[in-house]
Amino acid sequence: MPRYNVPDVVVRRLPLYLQTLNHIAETGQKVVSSTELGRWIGVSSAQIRKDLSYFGAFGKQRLGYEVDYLRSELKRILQLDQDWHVLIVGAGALGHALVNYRAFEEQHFVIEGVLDHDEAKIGQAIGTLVVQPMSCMAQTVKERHVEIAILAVPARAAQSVADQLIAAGVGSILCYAPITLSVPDDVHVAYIDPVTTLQTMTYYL
Amino acid sequence: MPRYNVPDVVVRRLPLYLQTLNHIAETGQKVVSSTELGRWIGVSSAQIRKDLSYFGAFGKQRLGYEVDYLRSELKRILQLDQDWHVLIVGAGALGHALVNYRAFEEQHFVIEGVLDHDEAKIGQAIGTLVVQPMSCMAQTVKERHVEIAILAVPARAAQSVADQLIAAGVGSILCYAPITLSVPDDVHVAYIDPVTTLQTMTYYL
DNA sequence: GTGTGTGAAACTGTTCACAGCT
DNA sequence: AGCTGTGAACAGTTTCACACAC
Repeated sequence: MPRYNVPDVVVRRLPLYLQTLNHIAETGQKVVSSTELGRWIGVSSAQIRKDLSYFGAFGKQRLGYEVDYLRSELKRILQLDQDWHVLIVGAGALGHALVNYRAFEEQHFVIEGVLDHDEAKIGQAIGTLVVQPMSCMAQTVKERHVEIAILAVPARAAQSVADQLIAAGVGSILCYAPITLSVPDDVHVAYIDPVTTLQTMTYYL
Repeated sequence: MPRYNVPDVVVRRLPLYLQTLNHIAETGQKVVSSTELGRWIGVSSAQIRKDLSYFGAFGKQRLGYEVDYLRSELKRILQLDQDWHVLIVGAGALGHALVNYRAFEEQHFVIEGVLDHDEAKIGQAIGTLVVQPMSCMAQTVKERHVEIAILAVPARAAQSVADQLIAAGVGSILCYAPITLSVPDDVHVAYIDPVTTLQTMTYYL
């Protein structure tokens, strides 16, 4: 299991492979070739074989890949064979949508709390959770072993909230605000913003 | 203006440059160097200069870039100097959050309608819009000149809705469902899914 | 025969380093 | 003197093509 030199692009493709394998498994198909898997996702068969080879040899010569086996190996590689504890900051429309998004729990991302700064939102129920004040951040992160935070606050608040999260010990941040956060090297940040994405799509139109 | 051979990664960075320039403009700063801009975003100065050079020469030797001028050039390159007409499909929690997200209109993405398949949601008001049935799709796309659709429906419905959107003439789709859509070559698809993103982050934890 | 795993080749993207301009 | 714009060098990523296993 040579894990040292894996390009980031490769890691970003693994969840796609996993998703597609899950989909294929639902149809009852037991074995899949790199060519077939690639057709689903729109990548070449060589790419899939090369990507997987960074982590080991999971296929069977002349057959292809056993769907269930490759699924479990991908889950292991991505550390998805365990629960992860997530804190959502921001209880606006987006925060609501995130808390209600069933796919998190299904994929072992357990939402441990929702925080907001706004007095009017604190105490409000969202699903089985209750919106808590920002002052609960450090305690929740520690007690619930939160590794990942989802930042669903306005852009002007994002950097300050990120700083607090990092101080509280959060190692990964998924940021919905359209700004680039400044964080220490050991903190991982990913960005999701529909406007930014649309702004690249218009180039091609 | 040599527009032919621009790598996709470059186009994806341009909105980041624009965002950061907007931010810098708010502080009143008139001129910025590639080094300073790069520090904000976390890319090298050479990268910024090289990226911009695909589209022309926008800087002033010994000075740097005029913030307002580079902003307007980036907007022109990305075709953001005009309104775009967007249709949202899916009026669940996510659809609501999207319709209420002010940044779309601010950045000239005008939401022309929200559709849903669910009888219970049709007729419901979201902001200034009213949820319409799926049967309105083709008409809305044509009459409101919709170029871009945002797909905020469950994964199992996404492919079928995408097919309908493409048949109606939509050229770009922003898909929130965690599946890879199968579309003709001339249709552009981008994906946003928090679970997929989290699944790559856990690798590094 | 058929599909994996993998070095080597081809291609793409990034960084370097410096000429040129102001 | 200082910062852009850019060819050339370098690094990273993808594709090719084939040995190998069944």
